[in-house]
Amino acid sequence: MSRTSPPAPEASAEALPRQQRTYSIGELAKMFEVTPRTIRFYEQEGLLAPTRQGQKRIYREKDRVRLKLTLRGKRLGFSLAEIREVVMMYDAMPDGNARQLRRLLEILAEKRANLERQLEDIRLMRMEIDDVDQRAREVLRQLDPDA
Amino acid sequence: MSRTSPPAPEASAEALPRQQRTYSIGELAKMFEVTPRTIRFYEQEGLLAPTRQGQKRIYREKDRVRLKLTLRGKRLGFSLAEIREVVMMYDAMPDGNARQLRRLLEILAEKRANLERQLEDIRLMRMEIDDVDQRAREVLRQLDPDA
DNA sequence: CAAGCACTTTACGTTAACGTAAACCTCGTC
DNA sequence: GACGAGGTTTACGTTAACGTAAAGTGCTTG
Repeated sequence: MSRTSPPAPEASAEALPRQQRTYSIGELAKMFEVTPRTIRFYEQEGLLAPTRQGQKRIYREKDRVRLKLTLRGKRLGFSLAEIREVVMMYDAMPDGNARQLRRLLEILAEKRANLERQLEDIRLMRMEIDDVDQRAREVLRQLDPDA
Repeated sequence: MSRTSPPAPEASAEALPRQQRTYSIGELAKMFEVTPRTIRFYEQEGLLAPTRQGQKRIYREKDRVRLKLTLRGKRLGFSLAEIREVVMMYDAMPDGNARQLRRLLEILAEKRANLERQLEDIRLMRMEIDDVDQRAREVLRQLDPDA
């Protein structure tokens, strides 16, 4: 268990370059405020592919990023299937044939269009919320002028 | 069935002030590209409350707007329960007591915060999509320089 | 070595948001 | 008066995305 020069901060602790760091399922779960079950489920759905150390799952930086992207997608209302579609094609990119790549570009365009519509939806919903907010405050002022 | 002066464009057709227009469930369904079942379901969940003409549901402008807001909420990933929460309080506003109104303001603040996070999510996801898009195009150029 | 974590697999349960099917009205029209 | 187009209720089915429970593995710690 001896290397050569540096104090050898082997596996457990502090300031690893983050590219070599690994995570347990529990760590990731806390980190993103989800349950281990959720993470295993995402693996089962083909969104994550951690390696194993014996029986235990070992997550690398890549897996962490994937999980982050997945959860972000979820917050935006995408289904796991949609998310997988992009993520898998992304991985298949380097050796992807032209058809696959064009298909990927199509999907990306779709997603982008989707996002644009969501932006518009958010804009409108914001206005309505502001409106309701205004009215509510006014009614409150009437009821309770000293506040 | 006779009135007095104007040609009496009674119920069916063209240029009603839109405030008096009514819609059948089928009309609304096509208008928003959902099924009647969905609309009935939303009613059952307390999001719509059309009047009846005999047995048939009659939707007014107000109902149309509600449906629109509901679907917009859905596109943004809100649950029907969340949507109902806001919509119902909005309706209860005029005669709402102060507690209700403050509660409404709280909920609105939550929703707004939610929207802000979504905006950030969209921003990030856009960047990633753009990135993937770039890479895909590059790989394509390598493969197929004459396109 | 027992006890306690953190992890594993397997499997059945649950909730939201509709889909789908059956069986029944009620018009205008051929 | 049969019929087709729309509407209705009732009820069971389906899918996604996990939750929950049971039973086992492996380490390290008093």
